[in-house]
Amino acid sequence: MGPKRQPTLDEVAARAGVSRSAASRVINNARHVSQAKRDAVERAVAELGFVPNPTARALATQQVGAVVLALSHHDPAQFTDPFFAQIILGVNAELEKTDLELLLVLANTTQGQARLQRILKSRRADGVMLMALRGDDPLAALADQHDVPVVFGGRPLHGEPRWYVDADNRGGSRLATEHLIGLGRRHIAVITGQLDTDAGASRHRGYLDAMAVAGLSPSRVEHGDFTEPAGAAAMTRLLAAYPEVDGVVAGSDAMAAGALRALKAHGRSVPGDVAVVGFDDLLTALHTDPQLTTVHQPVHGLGREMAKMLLSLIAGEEPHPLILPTRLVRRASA
Amino acid sequence: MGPKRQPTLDEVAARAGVSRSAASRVINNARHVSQAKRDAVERAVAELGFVPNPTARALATQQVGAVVLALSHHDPAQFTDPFFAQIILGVNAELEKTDLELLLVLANTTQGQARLQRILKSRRADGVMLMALRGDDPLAALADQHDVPVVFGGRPLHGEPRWYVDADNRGGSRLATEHLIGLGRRHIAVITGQLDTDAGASRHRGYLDAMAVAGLSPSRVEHGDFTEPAGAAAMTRLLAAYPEVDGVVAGSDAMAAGALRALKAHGRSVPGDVAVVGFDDLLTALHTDPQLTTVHQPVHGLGREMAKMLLSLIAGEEPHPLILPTRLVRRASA
DNA sequence: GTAGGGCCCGGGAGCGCTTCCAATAACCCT
DNA sequence: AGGGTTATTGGAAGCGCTCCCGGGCCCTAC
Repeated sequence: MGPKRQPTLDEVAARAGVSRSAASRVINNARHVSQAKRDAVERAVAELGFVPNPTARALATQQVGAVVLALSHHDPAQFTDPFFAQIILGVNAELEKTDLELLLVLANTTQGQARLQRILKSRRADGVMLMALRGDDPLAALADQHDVPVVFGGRPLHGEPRWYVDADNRGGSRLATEHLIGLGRRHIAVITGQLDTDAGASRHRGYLDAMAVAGLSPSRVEHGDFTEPAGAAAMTRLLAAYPEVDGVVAGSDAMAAGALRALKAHGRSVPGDVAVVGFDDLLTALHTDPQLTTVHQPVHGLGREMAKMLLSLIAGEEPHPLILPTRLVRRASA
Repeated sequence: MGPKRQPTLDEVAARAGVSRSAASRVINNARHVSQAKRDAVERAVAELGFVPNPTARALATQQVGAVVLALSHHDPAQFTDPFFAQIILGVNAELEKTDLELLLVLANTTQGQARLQRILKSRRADGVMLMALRGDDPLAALADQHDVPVVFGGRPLHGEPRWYVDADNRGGSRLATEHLIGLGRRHIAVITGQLDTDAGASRHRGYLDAMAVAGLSPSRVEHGDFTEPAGAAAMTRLLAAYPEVDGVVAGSDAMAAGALRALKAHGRSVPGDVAVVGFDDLLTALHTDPQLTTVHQPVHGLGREMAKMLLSLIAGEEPHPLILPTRLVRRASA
């Protein structure tokens, strides 16, 4: 540990021979300061190594200078998904342009949710980004209860929040399914994520859309939870219950990877016997064998747009909800 | 958005018919308050839904109520590694017991580093956990420059910080290598992480230790950067330069997974032709084919211990550096 | 020549909380 | 009963910053 106390604005003012108000003005480069004083203050700041105390500033301005990113995942294993890392990266990228700090809240436990509530009530942050709600999430009501802007990442299952950023899950999943159909597959099954999740439900719906349009019966559905093991388990069940399956659309890359693993274990070739397509297009989609054909969603962009939207809300603007496009990325698995 | 201003302590005091000092005392459940007043205040708090303003409190007590976790990774892809997620999870688990908030700082860019500096200078946090330094990291000197406790996760390459938590990288890697030797392998190569990283260098050294003890020549070394693609590339180079290779110790699970992929692409069987062992024992080690024999390091525990150490520093104690044990987990790849 | 109007400037009142302190009140012991 | 503790209590002084305001000053326009 090093030096002692940081200098205060008063000390800067004293050294520069001006009033504290004047010093404050040059710090915030406001008007009504002569060039002479401005220089004097700036010199003093440099000499003293002054950095304004954010706490004091926050108290005076009623602006904290921090926003929270709250992640509400189901369980630790899920948090481990690179998806969240990408979101964080995206949010951070946007925040780096400002001087807002990022408060991370893992709101999956009751503990965490209480913490988030407390943060909002006590105005410990200027805004909140809320990601990945479970369907029944009590957090969903949060936006209305406090005088703090809240941006949702993905939509809660019920009710449409005032501000959110989402990916076109339904459209993307439809694209994926249509691709399999175009490949001549006729026994196409789906492995869903949690259906009490908007992403899970919407992707499932996209699959149904495409099947209906093609006049195919939505052959078979197995449920997972977006994770690799769940994908493998679902695929195994699928193989047993519906051996003629020749196409699988999975609700996430991780589940698709699991499906690939199960298929290999059962001696089915991909895409020869069964074509599979994932959803997300995370880096891991490149590391499977064969490489995954998947629906790309701009995860990093999702994070960025959430941050942007929150920033504009904080600035007092009135942004519109945003749905980011998804697109099919053709690789080897389908 | 909902209700207006939060009530202040003065309003609580007024409603309870006591002085602000008294109210403050019961909020912080300090002594010297009669039971009667205590009850009155508590009732008022409940009725008004009062939550103390952390900013004001911070200003008065000179304690921010937040700590930062700074991650200094090389590039975005690296941050995506579940390793970091586990660290965050561990840190969070420990922090949940307190009412400290978690500030996340991605300190890989110059931007991020400057931000971290600013946070320290302006005392925007009560402590810092600093993770994953590159060897030359300017952040390493941070601990001495500010009057804020700093705990390192992993050691910087040069100099030993006063407080750190690390895993027994060298010992673990030695274990891994010895395992291959015990299996009868004699042409054992190593795929290292960045050597300008303590983890990278130490794991390399552990390999050299074991080889030396066994009287084997450290046949071949290829360098990677801890990521999957780097592992695949290194393995490919290895195969070309050293075709008789029959064992590989990789500096991370991700690189081991990459190696597996490359081996398969070149038609080598695992562990038949080549046995490979990873390092980390993240969930992904279970999802490779074959499942990865690897060195387990308690990543979640690493996060927890960092947080614990920081907490105890903040409490004014004098904790000791900590090196967490690693152990070999035998699975299918070796 | 003087009434405005702009620009500078410093004083001072907060922001919402903690905490020191001096003043009272309650209690103990011999 | 009296001296000495020990508990309460509210007043008031900050913590370090922002920002409103009123007072000077100088310049322009009539």
